[in-house]
Amino acid sequence: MSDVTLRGALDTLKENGVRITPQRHAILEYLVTSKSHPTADEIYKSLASTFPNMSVATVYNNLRVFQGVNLIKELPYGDSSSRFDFVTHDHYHIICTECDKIVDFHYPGLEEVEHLASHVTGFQVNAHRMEVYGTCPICAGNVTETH
Amino acid sequence: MSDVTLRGALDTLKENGVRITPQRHAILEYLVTSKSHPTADEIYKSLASTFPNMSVATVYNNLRVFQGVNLIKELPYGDSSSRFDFVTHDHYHIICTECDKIVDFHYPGLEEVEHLASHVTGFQVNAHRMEVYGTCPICAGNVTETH
DNA sequence: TAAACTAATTGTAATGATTACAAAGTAAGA
DNA sequence: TCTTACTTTGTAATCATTACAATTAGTTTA
Repeated sequence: MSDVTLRGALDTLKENGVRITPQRHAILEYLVTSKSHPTADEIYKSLASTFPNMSVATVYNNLRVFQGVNLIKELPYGDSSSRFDFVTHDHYHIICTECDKIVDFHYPGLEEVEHLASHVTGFQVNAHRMEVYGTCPICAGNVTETH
Repeated sequence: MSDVTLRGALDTLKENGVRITPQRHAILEYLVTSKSHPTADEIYKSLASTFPNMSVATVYNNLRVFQGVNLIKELPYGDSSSRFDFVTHDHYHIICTECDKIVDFHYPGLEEVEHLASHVTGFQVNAHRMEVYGTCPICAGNVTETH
C-alpha cells in the first residue's frame, strides 16, 4: 500500500512542477515507508549509506519543498528537533511524555472546533493541529512487551 | 481580575515551595498581564528596564520552573522560538498564519478525544494540545480595523 | 546575630538545530 | 550544443536554548 502512497506523492510533485531527484525520491520513500516520525537528522543518517555525499541542507531543503506542496507536516517540539509526518488521512498523534514515542490514532475529525473557532474569532480557518499526551503502556509498566 | 490570577499563581509557587524572587514575580506578572503569548526573549527585553542585570538564563530557568508547577505552557513552533502561555481555564489558540497573531478561544473541551485516544492506544492520557490555523480578519482584509 | 547551608541569579561559553550562501552539478529546452 | 533554471553540496553563520561555575541572596540553626 505504501507503494501506492509513494506513487501518489511523486505525482503530486510532478503536478507542482517539482523535479524528482534521486535524493527527493529517497527522502520521500523514507517518510512513507518508515512508520516513524523522523527528524531531519534521522533521515539524513538513514540515507547516508545510499547517498554518502548528500548534505543535511538537502534534507532540510526538500522537507521544506514537501511541506510546500502539503505532502508532509512539521511537528515542532520545544526542546529537540522537529519531526516530520507524511500527510495521509485524518489522524492525530498521541505522544508518550516519557519515551517520546509517537503513535497515530484516528478520530472522526474536528471540523466542529474549526467552525466554532472561526465563528468566535472571525478567522478564516485553514487547518488545525491536535495532540494528546500521556504515558505509553510500556513506560507505564502495564505490559510485558518485549521478547 | 488579573490581580487575582497573579495572586493565585504566587500561591501556587508557595505551595510548591518555590521561592518568590523579584525576578520570578516580574516574569509571572508579565505573563499574566500581557495578553500576548510572549517568547522568552520578549519577556527578557520587556523586563530589562526594571532588571538591568537579569540574565536570559534566569528567564529560561524560571519559565521551566513555572512549567514544572503547571502555571504556564510552552507552545513550540517550527521556525522561531517557543512562546509561553499562562494556563487559565480551558482555552485553545487560533493562530494567524500571516501575522502570527495568537487569539484565544474557548471550547467545551475535548475529553472525548482523550478518552478515545486512550482507549485505542492504551496510553494513560494526561493532556492534549490543539491549535487552529487560519487568517485573521485584519490580514484577510475583511475589516477596517485601524483608522 | 552569625555561621552554615541551600537555592537563585548571573555571565558566559557551549550545544545543536536550522538556514544562508556561494560554487559546482544536472536536467531541459531552443 | 548553448543557455537557462533548478538542485545539490559544503561550509559558515545564526539563533534559541542549555550547561556550568562563580556569586549573591535567603533561610535555618545554634
